[in-house]
Amino acid sequence: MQSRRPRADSERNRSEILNQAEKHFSNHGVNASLETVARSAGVGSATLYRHFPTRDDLLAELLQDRNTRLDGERTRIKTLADSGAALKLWLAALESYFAAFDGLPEPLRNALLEEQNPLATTCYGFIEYTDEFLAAAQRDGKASPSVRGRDLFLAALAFSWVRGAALADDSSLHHLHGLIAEGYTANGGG
Amino acid sequence: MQSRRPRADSERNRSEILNQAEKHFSNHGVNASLETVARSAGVGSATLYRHFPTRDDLLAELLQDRNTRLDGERTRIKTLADSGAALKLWLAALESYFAAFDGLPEPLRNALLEEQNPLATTCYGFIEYTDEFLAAAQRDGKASPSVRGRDLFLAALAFSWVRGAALADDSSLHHLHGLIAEGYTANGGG
Amino acid sequence: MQSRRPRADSERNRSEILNQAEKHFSNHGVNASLETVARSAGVGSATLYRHFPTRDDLLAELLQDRNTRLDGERTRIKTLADSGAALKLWLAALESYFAAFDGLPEPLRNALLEEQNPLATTCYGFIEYTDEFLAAAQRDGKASPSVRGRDLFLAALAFSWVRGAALADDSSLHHLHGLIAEGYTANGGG
Amino acid sequence: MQSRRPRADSERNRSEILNQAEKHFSNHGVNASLETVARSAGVGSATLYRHFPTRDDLLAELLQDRNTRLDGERTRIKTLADSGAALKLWLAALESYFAAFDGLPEPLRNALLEEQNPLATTCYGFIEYTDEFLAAAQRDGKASPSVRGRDLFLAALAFSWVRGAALADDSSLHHLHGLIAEGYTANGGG
DNA sequence: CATGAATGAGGGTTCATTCAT
DNA sequence: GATGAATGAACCCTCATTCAT
Repeated sequence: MQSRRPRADSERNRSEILNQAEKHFSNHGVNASLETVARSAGVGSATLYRHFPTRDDLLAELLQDRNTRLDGERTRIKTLADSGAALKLWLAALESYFAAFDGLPEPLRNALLEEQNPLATTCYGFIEYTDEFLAAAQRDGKASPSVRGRDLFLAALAFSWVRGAALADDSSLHHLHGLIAEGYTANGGG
Repeated sequence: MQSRRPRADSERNRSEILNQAEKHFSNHGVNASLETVARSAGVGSATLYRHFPTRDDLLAELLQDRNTRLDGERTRIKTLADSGAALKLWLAALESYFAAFDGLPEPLRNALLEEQNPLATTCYGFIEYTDEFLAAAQRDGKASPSVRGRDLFLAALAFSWVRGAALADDSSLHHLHGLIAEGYTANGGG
Repeated sequence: MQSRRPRADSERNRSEILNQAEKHFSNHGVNASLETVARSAGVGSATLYRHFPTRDDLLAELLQDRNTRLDGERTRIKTLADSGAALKLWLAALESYFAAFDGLPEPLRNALLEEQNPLATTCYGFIEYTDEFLAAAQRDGKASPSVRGRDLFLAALAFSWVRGAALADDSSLHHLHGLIAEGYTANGGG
Repeated sequence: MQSRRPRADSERNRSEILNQAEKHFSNHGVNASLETVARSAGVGSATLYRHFPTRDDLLAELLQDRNTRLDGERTRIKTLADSGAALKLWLAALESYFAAFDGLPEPLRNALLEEQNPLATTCYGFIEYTDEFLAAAQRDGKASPSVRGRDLFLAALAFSWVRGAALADDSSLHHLHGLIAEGYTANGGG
């Protein structure tokens, strides 16, 4: 009975925090000041902290919508006949997901180190999906059998991270994608 | 014409700062507290500041020794007859350079964004060297002609960065290296 | 609607900061080290900073009590029949206010340059009051009609400032007071 | 014999320091950074320090030229028949001297506290001169006999100090001058 | 005698996290 | 539960003065 009333307040605060976090993270990257987020949401810092004990909790929540969207995309990609193209599209979708906020690759990478990290399950899910696409491609001879989903996932994450560099302009990214797709020795003799 | 003397005092402090920085950066990564470094070197923070106005200045200095060593290695690798193997070895050397301190890839990546960054020239030098090894390999048909040195450099940097993740154990790194070397589609059909 | 509670913690710290600031400013002038103030109040510098972002904010707060006292005195002086004597007493009261801390005239003078300075309104209030006393004296022919409140205020401030000099012993101050006093009464009766 | 050679260097340094100090003090007031002065003079900070152990020593040297000029003016003023006008002109000359650098009144005031201060003798000289002008005016009934030179000097200094304030615009200064002027002439004829 | 560097203290500021209410 | 403030560490920076050479 008691737990009914405060919900309204709490929910309002929570969603306002999320709104502001989305805005600040978009504008200043994932390391935006949480205190500023709290202030612009009109709540105390401790309130933010109660809702989201760690920055990653907040981040995980912010990514929920994107997770859903990515999942939709995944479903669409799965319908493709060409498993090689599907894998490529999936990896591209992953990278565009990683680009949601400046600096996002960092906490995602770190999440893999901590069992309890709220972002970890998300990452593991992605790896699984990558494995599925990869397996299909391998079945069709579109991917080398020695490659693993986690490798492609990490490569995508790493390339997303490196995009921050000046040199990593679109052309660089394009080349990097080419690298993992075809390797640098591939057509060497051709 | 200026005083040639190395000002023993200054040199002593400078090298003690470097000693301590080396230690702290090794133990706690490149983001170790500079104040702690100064304290353990027995100097005030202002002294550290005078010698190394920014963390990257300090870092650049710390890397000097390693630069020299890497250069030695580069010379040795250059003597190899197999240009493909040479390229591979050079990339491996680069990665082991990037692993000098936890978190080193981050400032190196950022340095590419800032003209004035003391780490930038180092990076550009590495890219040039990579280009040299790559060119040789391409001449010998050991590398695809579409690949550029900067791409391989960035890939190496990115993979060094991702090594921080639990999943990126040696086996993962090994696979990632395989990826850029041969690509995931390379022998897929083979 | 907001939390009415004075947050005992905060109040305690705040008042302890004020206590210590009062002490240190009294002993070492208005430029006493704020860090020392914080330390002797048993709080971190960040806490002091939160309460009083600038030295002038702290100063303004310290002067509040004195403002109140000065206001009481003003009320008493206002009851005097002799408007000339009243003006003289008010100016004396002002000067003794300015002598609260060594170096106080400096920030007060500077405050007049900055709109946002927390000490500015205090000063402007004083000028207004001076105008009131002056107007009365002028009505009674006890002060020259060409004189303005701000002039007397600035003269009082300037003389308080100069008191810091060795030569400005009581006899000097006495003479300086005579200077402006005789000055503004000069044509008063004419 | 030995003391002949180094003079050239020393003198060059000294005069370059003075040049730069003049510039910096003019632009940023008497509290301009001495280190910056030294740097722009192309000498080490210790060299500046050797030539001018304290800021006031440097200041005193910078004021030498102005002292000479002021003395010339004094001589001219002395030729005036009207001793009252002469006193007024002398005080005006003093104030324009005090305005040489932003913040100059402060060290001048402080100099009166310290026997050894290099600015002290200058100040005492000014007081003496003021006394001379004042005595003449008093003899001619143009100034009250109770006023002393030091008082007028301190008043001029104080008003120069207060000019820094926004309120102390030209009109204010004019009024302040009126204050003391009318003040010391008030009973002049009595 | 000149020098560049060291020094030590302070200033202002930011922030993630934890307490007291 | 929500809050505002406290905390403590760190950072970057500046300066006047003194030391080692």
